[in-house]
Amino acid sequence: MKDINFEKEFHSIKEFAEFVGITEKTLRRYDDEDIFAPAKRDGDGERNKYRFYSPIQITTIKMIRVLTEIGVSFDTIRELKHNRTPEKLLKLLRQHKNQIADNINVLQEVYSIISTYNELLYDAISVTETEITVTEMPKRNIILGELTDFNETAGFYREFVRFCRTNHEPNLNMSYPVGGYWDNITSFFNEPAQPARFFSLDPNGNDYMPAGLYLVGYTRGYYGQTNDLPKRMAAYAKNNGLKFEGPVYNIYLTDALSEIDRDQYLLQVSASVVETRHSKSRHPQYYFKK
Amino acid sequence: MKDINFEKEFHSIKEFAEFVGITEKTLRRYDDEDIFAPAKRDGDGERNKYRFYSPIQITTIKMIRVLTEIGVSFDTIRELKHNRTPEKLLKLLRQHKNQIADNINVLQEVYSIISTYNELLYDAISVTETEITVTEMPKRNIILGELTDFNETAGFYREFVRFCRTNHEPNLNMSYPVGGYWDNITSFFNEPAQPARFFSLDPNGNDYMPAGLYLVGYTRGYYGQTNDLPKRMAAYAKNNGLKFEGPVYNIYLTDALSEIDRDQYLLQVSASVVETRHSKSRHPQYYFKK
DNA sequence: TTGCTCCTCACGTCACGTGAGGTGGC
DNA sequence: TTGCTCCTCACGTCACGTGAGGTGGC
Repeated sequence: MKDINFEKEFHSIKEFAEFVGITEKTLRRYDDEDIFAPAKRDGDGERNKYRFYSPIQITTIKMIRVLTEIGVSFDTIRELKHNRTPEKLLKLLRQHKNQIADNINVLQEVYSIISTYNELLYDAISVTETEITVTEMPKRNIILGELTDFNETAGFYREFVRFCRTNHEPNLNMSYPVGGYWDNITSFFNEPAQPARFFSLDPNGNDYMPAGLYLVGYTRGYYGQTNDLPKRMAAYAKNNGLKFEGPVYNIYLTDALSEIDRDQYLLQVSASVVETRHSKSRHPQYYFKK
Repeated sequence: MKDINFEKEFHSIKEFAEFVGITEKTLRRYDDEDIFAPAKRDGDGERNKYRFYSPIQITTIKMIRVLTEIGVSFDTIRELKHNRTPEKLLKLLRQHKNQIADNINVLQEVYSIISTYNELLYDAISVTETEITVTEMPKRNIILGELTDFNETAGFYREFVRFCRTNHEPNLNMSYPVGGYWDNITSFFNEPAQPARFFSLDPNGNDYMPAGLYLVGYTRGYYGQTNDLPKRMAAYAKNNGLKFEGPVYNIYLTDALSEIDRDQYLLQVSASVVETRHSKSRHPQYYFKK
């Protein structure tokens, strides 16, 4: 980076571009598009019609960049330039102030969605699938749907769509992962493909997975397929003096998003358990995650 | 909005588009671009090759929307789709998580810039130009530049550019408005076009305009032009038993940004004052803002 | 036949970026 | 002449949107 010549009152396009952090191309386009012209321009035949910018123009170009950054069109900026008054600029800024606040909220929501998927995917990568674990889990906010009604005519999707379409408080944001909920382990063992409710892992939800001890198991397969997981969970609980008590949640850690083979989707089942008085000494696999 | 037919396992493109909040056009393009295909498609000659989507696809399309929203290209999404693994999706999400955090910060900065200009413009609109007022002002954070050095060869711009180029803590964000600073009223009266320092109205600054009583006056003209403002300020102070004590700040409430006629740029000068023991009863124009 | 949904295909838009080929003044 | 900066002009790109004209099945 060469030192700027402080004696000059004007900057070449290259100097000014570097000064304000904009490409030369963009400055030329702004000139062509009649939204920001150089302070001075060489005449015809003279030094190839060079553009010269004044340092004082930095305020204007910076505001134009703020405006373009928040999505104000060239047309609007051009109109403003030709007809500018403090009132007009104030009105434009006020309008977009609210819009920026909205954008910030959207980005924060996207950040939260990505964080949620990050956790799921991290689990999916770290899991030893055949292992059953017992974990002390913190309270986790969710949105819990209404009771499902799988009668003879109702396919799985009818109830899933009903969950998606029902009004929830807060509004269901389907960008968060959705899972199945059962009131107790017996319902899950009986109908592992028909949750009593659906739930969304939305951290803004007013319902929650209660904190406590959960028995967590995994299996792979297409939606609704549980293989020998119920058997393995039951055996593990019996061998380790644990009693199923409370709800069961399942969630697909991988599905069409990250797994090509649909028979390899990774299902995680978390069942609430309590230790019985007659608990044996702790099994080696029995541990507490932080 | 028609009720969806819950008996169907598939949705038409129109239903699905409305279901997930995306236009039909966009869904077709995603299909054409090979980044998201319908679950089922009519054969040739049969119902015009209609596309049908499954409710379960909502998870995937929602994630694709999250990805496009954070600026992931179609190429990247296509690559992910053809070669997807939990690791790859996790990596992509992690990369963009930081980027989103950066975007949020940028937007918050833009919001702050707009708020600052809003205040200035609001003042500019409400001002009675010939009126001098006395105002109790709160402390206001700014970035204060080094001492200027206007020797015989140095034009105004040389010192202005030096202010812009000097490293400040925090970094000078030229999107905030810049004004002039004088240590006392005498310096301002003597050299109203040559501030002792420049300052930026950056609320992240570590320096500040001290809280206290300020005499505030306005005048119109091109940069450096103060007209009779010094005289009016001096007269007002004398008549109202006020003594100038402390720094003077000037700032252009309107300039090339919002004013077409450069001889009408609106200059605001705020000079720190104290009441003297011999203050007369308060002048009608003498009041406290909020 | 009429109306309906959905289809393809070509073209427009917006705010950029790229890259070829040329000019004036040291 | 050489090298330098800057010039114009035509075209590419990306993720959309629009709108004309057509088809299958009620």
